[in-house]
Amino acid sequence: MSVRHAILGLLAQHPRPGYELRSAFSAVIGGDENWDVKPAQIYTTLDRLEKGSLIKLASDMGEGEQPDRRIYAITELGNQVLQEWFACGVQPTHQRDEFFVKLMTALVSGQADTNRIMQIQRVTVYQELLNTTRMRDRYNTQTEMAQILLLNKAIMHLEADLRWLDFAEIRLEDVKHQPLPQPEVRPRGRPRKFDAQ
Amino acid sequence: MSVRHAILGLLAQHPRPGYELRSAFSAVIGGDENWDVKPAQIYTTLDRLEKGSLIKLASDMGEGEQPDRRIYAITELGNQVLQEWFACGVQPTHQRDEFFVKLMTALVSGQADTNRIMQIQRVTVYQELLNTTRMRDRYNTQTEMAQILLLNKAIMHLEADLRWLDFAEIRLEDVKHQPLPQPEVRPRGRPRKFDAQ
DNA sequence: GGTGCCATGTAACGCGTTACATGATTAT
DNA sequence: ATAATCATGTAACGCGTTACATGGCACC
Repeated sequence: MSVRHAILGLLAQHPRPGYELRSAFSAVIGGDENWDVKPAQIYTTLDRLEKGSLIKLASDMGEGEQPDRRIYAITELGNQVLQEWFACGVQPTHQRDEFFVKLMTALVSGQADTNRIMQIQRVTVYQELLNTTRMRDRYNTQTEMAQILLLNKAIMHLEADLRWLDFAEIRLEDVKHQPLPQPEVRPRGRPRKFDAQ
Repeated sequence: MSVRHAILGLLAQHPRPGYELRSAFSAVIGGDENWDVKPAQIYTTLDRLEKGSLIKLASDMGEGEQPDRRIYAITELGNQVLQEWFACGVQPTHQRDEFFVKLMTALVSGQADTNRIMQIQRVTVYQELLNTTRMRDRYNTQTEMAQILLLNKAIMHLEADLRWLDFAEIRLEDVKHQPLPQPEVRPRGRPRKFDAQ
């Protein structure tokens, strides 16, 4: 969702070949470690962008460039799309929370101890919080603030996860004592007008 | 990533057809509105699970069931995988933060005003926070605690986003004054042993 | 010349989405 | 009979991943 537009932005600077896009993305956004972009994603995304006429092959490769590198440039349409991206906010995606699904699935299936699951998750999140904090503290405030920003965002979300685990642990008993919602199962065909049960 | 295992959990209760899986998932996890699972995802996931022998078609459809509904049941292997899922923690995925990418892309491409982007995002997040809070407060503490748990998690993350925006706004000036990391561009072929620049 | 290493891809898959097809059953 | 409406799918695509292929160039 974001690589697509990042590529447009980098090509808006100047035309580049695929590999340079990869390293530029890493340099600007990932810092080489905590966010790596696979080459395959770059190339497939380039293909899709080209198919949509957001970018095009720049055949005007300057003095003695290798002809086997495909150098891409942004098009007018691509610039337009890029500007639209900048102009609108990123909708916070009520993200698929895998842990919540696991918790609920354990509850309804009765196949696992929810308290144990909570405990395991707490340890996992706490460990990740430690790792991320350590990683952040290795960066240089004077020259790598971008990386610090990114890691701080991750840290704040991990802290939120921990606080939520506390909250959920208290309320989980309530959930257990509530009736399980029964899935509404409807017969085939057009539904009856009057819901005579 | 999570639908797959949720289906296993639901089939561990008892065999079901695809549509019932969909409604059961919504009833247990989504509450009909804030997380809807598309039918297509259920069916394609069922196909993949069957190909992996985690589930199988239950041909023993009881008294007078329609024969055109494919009723699935979990296999021994499926149960094993489900238990493994329960036993390990969900690794918090240093998730692809689209807003961070947008911010950095705007910086390096010089095509947009970062302060404006920050402001737009703040409004977007704040709006979403209001919506989610209102939605949470419509649920009944006594009978729908699961939904409240889910929405509270979203709320806590949105609050973290807002706090991060405050933090980032202060430090963004630092980032602007730091040198842009230049993407390392390497020539083709085997790298030179001594980095004579 | 041969080997190793890397730039530059291609192929195939998993997960999720939207759009569309089919058939059963009830309302009119 | 015809239309409406839902259950139950199929097809195709976008994004991301891992695994593998190819060919240029430095090194021995």
